Amino acid sequence: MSHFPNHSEENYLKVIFKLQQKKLRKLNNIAIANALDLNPATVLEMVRKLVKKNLLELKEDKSIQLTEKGKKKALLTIRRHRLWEVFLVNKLQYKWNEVHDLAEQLEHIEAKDLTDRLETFLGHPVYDPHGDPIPDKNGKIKAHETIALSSAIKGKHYIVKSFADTSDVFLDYLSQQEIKPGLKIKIVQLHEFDQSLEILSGKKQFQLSQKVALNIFIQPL
Amino acid sequence: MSHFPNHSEENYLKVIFKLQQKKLRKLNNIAIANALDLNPATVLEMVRKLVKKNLLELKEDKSIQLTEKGKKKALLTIRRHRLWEVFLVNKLQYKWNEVHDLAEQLEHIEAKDLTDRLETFLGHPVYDPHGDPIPDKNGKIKAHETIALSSAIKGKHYIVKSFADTSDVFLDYLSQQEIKPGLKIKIVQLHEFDQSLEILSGKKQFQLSQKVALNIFIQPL
DNA sequence: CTTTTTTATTTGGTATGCCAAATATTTAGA
DNA sequence: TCTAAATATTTGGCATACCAAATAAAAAAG
Ligand SMILES: [Mn+2]
Ligand SMILES: [Mn+2]
Ligand SMILES: [Mn+2]
Ligand SMILES: [Mn+2]
Repeated sequence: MSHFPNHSEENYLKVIFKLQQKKLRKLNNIAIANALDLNPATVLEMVRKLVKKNLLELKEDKSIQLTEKGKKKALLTIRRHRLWEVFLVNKLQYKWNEVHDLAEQLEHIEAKDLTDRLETFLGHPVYDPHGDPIPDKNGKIKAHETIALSSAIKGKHYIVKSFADTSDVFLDYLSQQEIKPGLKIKIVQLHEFDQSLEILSGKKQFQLSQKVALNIFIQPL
Repeated sequence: MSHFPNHSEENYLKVIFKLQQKKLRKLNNIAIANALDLNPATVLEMVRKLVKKNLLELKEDKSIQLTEKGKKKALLTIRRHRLWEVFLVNKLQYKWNEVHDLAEQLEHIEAKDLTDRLETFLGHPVYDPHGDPIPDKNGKIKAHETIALSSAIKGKHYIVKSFADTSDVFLDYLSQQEIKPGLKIKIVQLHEFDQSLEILSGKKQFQLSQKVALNIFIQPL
């Protein structure tokens, strides 16, 4: 008997929540399999199990959806993940681009009260170190009014809020470029040819590819 | 592929370490099976695997022993367990008798640096909330010079240091009686008939059975 | 030393979560 | 509409970590 039924299940729910957010027309097994790096046959089995547990449902067009119960569970896992990330950065002095994998482990630890105590200890943070909002204890999350940097307007000023891609490679890249939540930027130039942008932050000017710009969320200043 | 090879293995090593400490003549499968609440056949399989991994060895008389490598691994797991317990009590305000099960989960989380950062954050604690010494980052543990309360002498003063039994039932009992590490006591009376003791702490006097006294470690004051 | 009891070991099974390959089935392109 | 490509499903397997029951071996008791 594997001791951790939570673990796998919670990872599926979380990834399905994140894929749903992206409003793909139809969420299928293959998308989930890619996101979790699993075989579609494996995903099919688990989806069936989660449907039986009333955490997922299949719509008329056979796309996969979270039920209310499933959505709540996903959000509570995301809550744990983000609170642990705050802990790791604010208390243990990890860098914001180092904490994701560790939080992937910590998020599955279950104990009465743990998450709420952690939240209190951390001083009820609203955002995690990557700029993402932390769901409250009921699983309510603040919708976050940001736009992609790729749709920014030349000459305007913005503040970096968060990021679409949470992979190590991307976060390491951002860290190298010293791009992080809270950074104030000005759009200097838009290059139509490759959709790259030139950006000014303080005295430092740099160029970002379209691919990068699509994964950075900003707000007008 | 189960994601957590650590988990089970570390639990075996830890329990074997603790059983070894008790210097039973010969550590066998059944003792381990009882301690972990598993079937002896299961234990046998795992012991073989751990022998193959050079974490355990079988002595001439077939008793089970940790190798140096296994002992170190056990001690590092105990280190993580006890540091997390300190965190839960000192930072998250759990009571000292509530944290063991949670620490059982947290102790298996592996990440470069996590334990040492946690230790630094907690201010390099030497004892956990139950009075047990915390091994250092090399797995060195301070031998802790205590005696069992059951061998205390009438009229003398002692300080409660730690406990042999770490079960919830026992810790809950201690908590109800307000017995915890650091408590100063005087032995008022020893009852020869049932080996129970009468004890004075401040103005409060109470009686403890032999079974309880065997599980409380003290030092002379 | 023989019998009984305890301990160790073997054997055949279970559940979870995973995979690859074969075979539907669906969807979309021509 | 027909067909090719994409997707879903089935099937048979694997690894880990468990168990129960049968048998073998060792230890203790008499
Ligand atoms: Mn993260
Ligand atoms: Mn994050
Ligand atoms: Mn403990
Ligand atoms: Mn402890």
